[in-house]
Amino acid sequence: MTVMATEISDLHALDIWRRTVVASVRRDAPDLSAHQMSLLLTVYLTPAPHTVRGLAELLKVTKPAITRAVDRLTELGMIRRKVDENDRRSVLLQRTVKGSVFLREYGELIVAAMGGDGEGDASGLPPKY
Amino acid sequence: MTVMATEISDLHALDIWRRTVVASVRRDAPDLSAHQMSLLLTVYLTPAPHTVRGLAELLKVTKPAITRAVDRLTELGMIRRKVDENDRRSVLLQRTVKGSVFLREYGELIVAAMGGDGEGDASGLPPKY
DNA sequence: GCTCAGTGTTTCGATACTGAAACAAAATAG
DNA sequence: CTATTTTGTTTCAGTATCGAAACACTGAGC
Repeated sequence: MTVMATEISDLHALDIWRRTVVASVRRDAPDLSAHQMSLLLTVYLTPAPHTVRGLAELLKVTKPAITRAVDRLTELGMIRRKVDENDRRSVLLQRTVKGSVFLREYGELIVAAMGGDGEGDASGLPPKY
Repeated sequence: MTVMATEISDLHALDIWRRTVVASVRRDAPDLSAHQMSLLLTVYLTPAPHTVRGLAELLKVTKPAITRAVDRLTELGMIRRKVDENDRRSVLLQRTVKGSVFLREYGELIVAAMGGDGEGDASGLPPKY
């Protein structure tokens, strides 16, 4: 019983994920990799400051990988570099308006995928998240 | 009121997304792009048959892009090609054990990100968003 | 047989990403 | 004031991906 409920929940969660990602791709949103997306979300949703080294440790990837992800996200205008004035070796990663808009819309896609059709819930019950 | 509730929900959804993607990256899972992930999820969670042309239309991308995503996912063992015997021009995309395992684990990551700490706020860290 | 349309793949030229190692710049130690 | 350490970037060789166009193959019409 518990197992079955868990499996249903897993599939349900995956299907929400599918609807969100498919909607994002169809919208012609930038084709971000998991690495890039995890970096972007971390910068926007966890407390500053965010340094290259800190992110490399958090995500368990190499520093050059972070540098390149930041390069790409900077090109897309979704993130910004700023030298730390207290320690000019460090680079702080900051949010931008464009990145905020992108993530806000992404969040809306997720919420739409949770509440939208495709799921049983035609009755209008609260969208559980 | 409705607007505020929606925004909180958006951020909450995004944070679940963040925890899931970060956990996946830290696990050293394949760094799939949004295109690849949408293709994989569609094959596994929507009714067969799945053809290159059908997926290209669904995702609004070109056919070569689908071919290459299938190439990559085939290398990873997460998907399989099979010629349609009824119309040998078509290639049907099928699931594999490895892909099933990967997506099952991914679903578990999502569920863990929904129920895990950070949300229930048992830790006492400030919600800050 | 002989075309013509549909499906998926390959080629082409260009850009992006990887880890390891070397690198430059800034802070710290002595 | 010279080492040493720390931080982030760049180089290197190799691989991955992209869109557009050309390609091969199958099926259908005649």
